[in-house]
Amino acid sequence: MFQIQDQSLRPLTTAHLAQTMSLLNLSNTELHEKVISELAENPALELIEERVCPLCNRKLGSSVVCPVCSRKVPDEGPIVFMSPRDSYHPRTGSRYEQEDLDLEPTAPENLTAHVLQQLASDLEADDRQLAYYILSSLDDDGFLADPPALIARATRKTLSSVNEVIRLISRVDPVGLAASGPRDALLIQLELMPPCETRTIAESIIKDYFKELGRKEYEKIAADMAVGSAQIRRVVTFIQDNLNPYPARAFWGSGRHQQTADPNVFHNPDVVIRKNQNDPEGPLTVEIFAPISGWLRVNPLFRKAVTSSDEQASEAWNKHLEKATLFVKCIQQRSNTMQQLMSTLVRMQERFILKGDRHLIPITRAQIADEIGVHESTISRAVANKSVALPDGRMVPLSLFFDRSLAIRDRIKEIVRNESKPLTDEEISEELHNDGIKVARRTVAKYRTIEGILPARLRQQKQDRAPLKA
DNA sequence: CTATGGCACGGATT
DNA sequence: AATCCGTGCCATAG
Repeated sequence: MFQIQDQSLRPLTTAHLAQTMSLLNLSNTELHEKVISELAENPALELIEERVCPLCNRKLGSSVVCPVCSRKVPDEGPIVFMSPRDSYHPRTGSRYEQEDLDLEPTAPENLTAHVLQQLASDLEADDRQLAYYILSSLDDDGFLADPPALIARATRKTLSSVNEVIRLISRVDPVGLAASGPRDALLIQLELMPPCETRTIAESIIKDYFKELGRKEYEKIAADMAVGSAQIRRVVTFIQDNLNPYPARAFWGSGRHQQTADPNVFHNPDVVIRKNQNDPEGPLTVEIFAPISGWLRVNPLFRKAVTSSDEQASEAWNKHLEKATLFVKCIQQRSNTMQQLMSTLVRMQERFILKGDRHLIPITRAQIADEIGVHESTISRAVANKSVALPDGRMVPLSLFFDRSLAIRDRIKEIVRNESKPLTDEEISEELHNDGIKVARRTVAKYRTIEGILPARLRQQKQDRAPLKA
């Protein structure tokens, strides 16, 4: 099984340190570009799909001893394995076996692979093919380009089995994929949520007032549905924050923390955390995405050429060689740090990941740094600009794991949700004190605004029970 | 007069 | 050193 050679990891030079730092800061999307450009301009760098035994030419995998001819493979220098799906067990750190799916890491293919992987256990072999056909026929937004009947004819399957597969696809990770349009996608996403008042209202709005929703005609919706306009606004905010009309463009959008980022830009996650497919109660699977798949290493031929050529010519080449070596080491270091970081983080915040915002334990980057024995700025950089897809489908910034107030804000949301009459900030503060959470009134106000909850006076009475719909 | 939001300060975090 | 966060004080809206 592949492992990183620890001795090569410690930063040896200031250059190494500096580059490691700058690489850590990058999200995998950014790193992808970096790697590509580095490969382009440095002839000493090489990306290969498979390592091959130099003696018997058989595939080596990650082993250092050839499984066929049992010869020890000569030391290749720094080499790092990069896979778009680099999953490992957060407790032991040991890696899960990679499935032999072998799909290119380009965006649409990745999505297909991602979905197929989740469906693997639910599908028969030929349904699997059908799923593949459907997935590849989707348009750019991930919606069905052709009506199911057409697909059924093209694949010579029954209409009902086509519909069934579509249903399955739309309910796994990017929820709402393969829907017939944005509206359908939203409805499917809602369907997977626990039933509650908000959900019911949201459903009515999307079903019957989709046009008005797009035009932001909230007053009209409120009047038509005979629901308070404040409530409508709240539900609309909820929809915007938690649902994604274009699931293929990302996993779920999380509007809440996007005030700083451009809300129209969804990026791919750097890390995906999901429950174990076969055993939902089992350990979480953590996948740290690497930008490219394959083995990144210093080209051995190039190395040989440099040492055997004359001094004059090799001067420039040596430089390339050094840079390449450095680069590979830095990438190694980066992935090692990320792995350690996620491992500790997932272990500490397991309850948060599984049970929701309220169980987030406030931790600081410094604590983590201490735990895994690196400088705190390293953690800062590793956390910055990264996003994580959670098992419940939300996509959140990695920094959320260090949010000190998330759990409290979640409590406030619940208190407000369950209040029988609008509570003032003061009262909410007292309520929280009963639970042993001590926060000043002023702070409650701040959290309230962050969560988009209106002040007590503008909050109208909860009219529980069905939000009628004729 | 009460509930809130703005401003600013100090301590913690990065 | 720069930034973020919780809080207190004060002005203001209702």
